Amino acid sequence: MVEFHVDRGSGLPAYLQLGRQVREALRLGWLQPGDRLPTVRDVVASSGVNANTVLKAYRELELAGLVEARQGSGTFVKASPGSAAPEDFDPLRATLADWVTEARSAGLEDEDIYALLREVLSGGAQ
Amino acid sequence: MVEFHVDRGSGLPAYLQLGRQVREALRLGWLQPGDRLPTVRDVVASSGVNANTVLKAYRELELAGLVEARQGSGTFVKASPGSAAPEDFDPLRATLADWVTEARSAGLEDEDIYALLREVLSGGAQ
DNA sequence: CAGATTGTTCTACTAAACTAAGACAATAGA
DNA sequence: TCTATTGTCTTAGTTTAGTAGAACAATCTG
Repeated sequence: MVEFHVDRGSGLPAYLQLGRQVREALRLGWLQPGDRLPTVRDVVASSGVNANTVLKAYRELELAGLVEARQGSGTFVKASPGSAAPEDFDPLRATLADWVTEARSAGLEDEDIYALLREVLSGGAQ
Repeated sequence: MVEFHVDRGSGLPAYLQLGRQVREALRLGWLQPGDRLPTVRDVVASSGVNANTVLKAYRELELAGLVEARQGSGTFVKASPGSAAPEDFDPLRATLADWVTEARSAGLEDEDIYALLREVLSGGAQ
């Protein structure tokens, strides 16, 4: 079961935060085809956002072909973005964890780490 | 000189995108204390956003103590967030670049990589 | 079938983000 | 001093995000 966490005041619209969390859970294999997402009312109760906001997030995921809403029964995972299998992540995750440890002991904060990754992914200094 | 790039339709408010880009440039050492940010009118011309939006971004940076606005002269970097020196990044950047190469050859997309990093930074599976 | 659960729709409203265009004020440089 | 540049403010408007509460429709369960 996925637990949503909406950070009001982060500036990012709530429906985008929800969508991103689902996509991320899909990529990491926490959610797999066939799994059921929390009901709209569950999310409302646990995160405090409005039902229409949750619905908007789910509708965008459905439009992207990632989930399927079945009235009366729930919203279910239909497919997963990304082609890599989550099992392939394990060795990479271990290496990355080591690197993070090293970076942190060098004094880097999380924001530094994100900035560095974004720099590397976008192809170095630009 | 920093070049701003505002992505309309990403959902993230323009003023937040601008602020994030400045903060990131500061962390990576692309901007250092004393440097001048692009003028409000420059940003308006290059990014297409409204002057008030740019002003809002700059004002938040000033409120955070990162920059200083001097009327008639420009907006200047005052301090840098983060404690690590940008030179300390170099060896870490190299290691990270290697890891990214490996991850990509394993079939991971950029979104997979971001998700994996966020997972590791937040302390493993949650 | 009956009742609960689920997604869905509707209307009305508030607040925030953003645009538009103009004017003002302090500074730097010729 | 004069002029261009720069940050700043004002007013007015549009669009989007989000809230609120109620109702409807399909599905599952007993």
